[in-house]
Amino acid sequence: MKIVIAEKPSVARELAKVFGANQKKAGYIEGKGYSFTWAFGHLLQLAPPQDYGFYGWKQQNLPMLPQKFKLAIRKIKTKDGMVEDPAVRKQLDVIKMLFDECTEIIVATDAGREGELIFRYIYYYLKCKKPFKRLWISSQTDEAIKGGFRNLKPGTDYDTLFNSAHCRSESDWLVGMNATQALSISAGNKSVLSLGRVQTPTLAMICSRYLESKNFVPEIYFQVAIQLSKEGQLFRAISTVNFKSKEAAQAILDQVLDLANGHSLGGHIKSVEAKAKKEPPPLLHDLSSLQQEANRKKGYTADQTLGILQNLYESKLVSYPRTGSRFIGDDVFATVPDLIAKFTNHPQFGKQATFLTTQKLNKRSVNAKKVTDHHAVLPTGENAGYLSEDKQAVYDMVVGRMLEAFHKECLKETTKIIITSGTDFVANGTVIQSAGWRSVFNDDDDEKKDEDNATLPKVIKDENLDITNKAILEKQTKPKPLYTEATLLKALETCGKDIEDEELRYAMKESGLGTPATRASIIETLIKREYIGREKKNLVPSKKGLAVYDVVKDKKIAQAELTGQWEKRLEEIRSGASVKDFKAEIADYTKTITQELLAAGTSLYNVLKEV
DNA sequence: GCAAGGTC
Repeated sequence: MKIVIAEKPSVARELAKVFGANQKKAGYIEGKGYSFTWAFGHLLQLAPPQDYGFYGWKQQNLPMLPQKFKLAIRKIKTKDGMVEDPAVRKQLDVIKMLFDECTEIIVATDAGREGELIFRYIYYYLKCKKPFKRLWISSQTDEAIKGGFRNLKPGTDYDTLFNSAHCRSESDWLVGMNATQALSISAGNKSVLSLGRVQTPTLAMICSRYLESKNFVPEIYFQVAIQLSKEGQLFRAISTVNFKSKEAAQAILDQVLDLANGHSLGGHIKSVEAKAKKEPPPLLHDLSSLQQEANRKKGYTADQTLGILQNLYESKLVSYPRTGSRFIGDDVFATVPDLIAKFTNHPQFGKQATFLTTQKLNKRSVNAKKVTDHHAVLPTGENAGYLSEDKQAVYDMVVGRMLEAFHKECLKETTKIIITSGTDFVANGTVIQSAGWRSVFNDDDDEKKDEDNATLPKVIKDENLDITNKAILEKQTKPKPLYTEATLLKALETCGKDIEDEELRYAMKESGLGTPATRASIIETLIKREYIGREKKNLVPSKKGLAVYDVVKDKKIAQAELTGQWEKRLEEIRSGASVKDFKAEIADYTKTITQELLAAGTSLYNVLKEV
């Protein structure tokens, strides 16, 4: 008997199906000489400080540097405090029973660092000695699964991957647990002041943006606007330069040759420039982009969207939600035409789905190399039936995006007209010539272009037009907006760096803060600690959050770059570098940050009393 | 009472 262990039940079921195994038992599926079982993500975690004798939160315990880390069954919160999760305990018993009676283990956890760690923690916790092989596939189609089983890798091929995962896990514990206790203790031990490699840089981003905005001094400036008429069709143009004073703007306004002051044909067309623009469809959704859209359009929090999607996934309506990929492989793409055909009767999208069934599909979102553990979020095509309002909304975002992604480019024509009347004025216009993918939701660029004319009349160079109106516009410079959950999620992907280019952003994914599966919970943690709060859609730091930020802002633990530095070292470990050096550096850093925080937190003491 | 990571 061989046992196959997957990261989650859905994958185990899929594998069993391909093998034709169908005897359902408690916690596994049996058949054809195999047993298919599963974890539920991490069943085991690094044991808490008290398991090493560090009782209470005391300065003399710090820094806590366990000689050898222990593993403990994942805990859940109950009214009696933290207790072992009974479902986890039960599943571990099943896995132990299967490990004991099997001849070989096939590791089918997700093909990545954490997937490896999930299995190894179970294997070592159960003190298992059975041989194991690794299934390494990045797509769940029958073909990919069969191919993967024909091509199982020796388990030891992934020892270095485990090493890097293990280092990540222990390092986060060392830095996070010690820094948290150190700051909490030195600030008077009144409340939990948590710190960590991911949450603290995230807090820093929110605080620094808030302070930047609060301290922003707006500058007033003036523009001159004119309205022109071409055979009765009116359009607006704005001065090409801004003016610091109202007087300067007034002087320019006075020079405008408008009708009211007896000038006809006072606007001279200096140039007309028309450009065709192609806008490719957006990529398919990954979890983060979906959370951003749901926050923007419906105001859902990242956590709510994740919950809704998980629900849709469990109802088998959408594919795996915690994905970081916005692409699908060619094998999945082959199933897309049938999938689209399932939505031809959809009340909102039916027309576009029907149209697409007759078209060659856009392949922008098809790239097997960019599919990591999981592909982009797609509907499964199962009949949805009645859904609650929020589920329907998120489901429609998934379906709608699928139709957009495989749709035609949107073709636009942008026009720029320069008009002279005393000074130069510019009028911009954009006309959609072929909506393409934009016809799915029928909404144009949300916020953009309040100064754009939707359409401009046809004018030619050196033509003269009447100026029917003129005015001075008073404007102010604006600070960068506060973070919303949508903009924060986007910023976390690139460590707070503003990168608009979609392809470039993608290349930076590896060095982002947190992972798709954890970002919602990072935001929730900061809220639970009362570091930040929600004000409408904005994430706003509290006094407490700002006080913590003030203590840590110049330290490494508050820098997003820390994750980048770790990732570089972890990748070296994965390709065979020694773990000893990295562990020593982490231990050193743990000692340093603990000392620093034990000294620094006293400044928080008084602030927290006021809070 | 703590991290970050996974998932029901």
